[in-house]
Amino acid sequence: MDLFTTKGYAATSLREIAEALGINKASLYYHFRSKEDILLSLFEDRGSEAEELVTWLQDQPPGPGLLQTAVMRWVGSFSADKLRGIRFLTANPLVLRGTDSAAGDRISASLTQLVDSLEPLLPSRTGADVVLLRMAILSINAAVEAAAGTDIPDQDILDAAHRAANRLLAEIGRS
Amino acid sequence: MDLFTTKGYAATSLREIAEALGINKASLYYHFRSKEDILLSLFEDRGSEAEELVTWLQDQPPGPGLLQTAVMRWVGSFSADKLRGIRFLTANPLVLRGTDSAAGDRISASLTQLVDSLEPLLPSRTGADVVLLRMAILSINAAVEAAAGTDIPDQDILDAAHRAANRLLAEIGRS
DNA sequence: GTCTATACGGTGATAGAC
DNA sequence: GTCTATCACCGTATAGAC
Repeated sequence: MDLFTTKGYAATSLREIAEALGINKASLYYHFRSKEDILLSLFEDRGSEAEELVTWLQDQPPGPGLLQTAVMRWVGSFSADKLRGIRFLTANPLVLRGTDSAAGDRISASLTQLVDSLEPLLPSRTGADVVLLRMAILSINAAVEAAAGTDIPDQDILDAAHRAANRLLAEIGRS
Repeated sequence: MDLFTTKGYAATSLREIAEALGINKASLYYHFRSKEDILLSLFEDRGSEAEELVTWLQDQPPGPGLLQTAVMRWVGSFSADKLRGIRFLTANPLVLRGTDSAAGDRISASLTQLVDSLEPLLPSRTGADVVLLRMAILSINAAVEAAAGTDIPDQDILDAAHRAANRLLAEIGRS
């Protein structure tokens, strides 16, 4: 994942991966069936958080503060150890869409489903408000990208993402 | 640029580019010396806005509102026709760093210089505040990414970015 | 300016010995 | 499980005719 994040998935060859592991290139094919299989194995157990939030959301009574609660619950579900996955995704934004494999679609689909569940809760639903909502949801990604290249600690990045999400939510509907 | 944005730079072959242009693959080498040359030609005249803002900034008298003014000036300098470049950059975040060519470095370097000029204006300068500042500067990018896959008009995306930048600036120092 | 033809290297992937 | 050897393929890039 480190190689995919720093060099990009397409630009990382199996030779480099094998080299980093100290084994031969052909030995990779004993553990994985293809290069894409290596990629998907890194995200096997991911994508469940969004689905859980969606089901949680369906059990909640609709109210004025539900949107804020749900988004902050989502943003708050990220801990420092999950930033590695975020960093990979921001470095390879197109790669999951190109897999057309089950695991690849699951992550993007679950996030789409989350957005679809939250958009109806918007008071106004203008174009800009929809963007602001999505920005709030993706504030973790934006914070990671903003801090790329610096040596800012992960906890500060998470703090900034939380505060940004709060502010963006407060801006919704104020056009 | 459309091909590089939708498929990714590395995943786009010269054959596809030639096909889209209706010419032969080899004919490309009459107009460009290499694939990287095609990429850099798309950004020949870019990167100057950030430099202009930095020089403008140096002539301004320091004051409490200078940070906000400068960031909003930066965010406001983006019009709808510049979003194509932003979309390319968000789809290919690693590609400019890998060129080690003059034009490639110039864009990222100018943005780094902008950040370096603005950070000293921060009141507190904690880790989270630095991230928030950088998020405000990159709010255009974040808005474009948030709206990816939707049919939201460019003007709404720009509106959301402006409002987001304002909110993020207001959050700085409030830890 | 555009074409055909080709060189050359690296890629993902396979076969089979150990 | 790991290796050597090899494969077909596709990538960028070049040579040279028209």
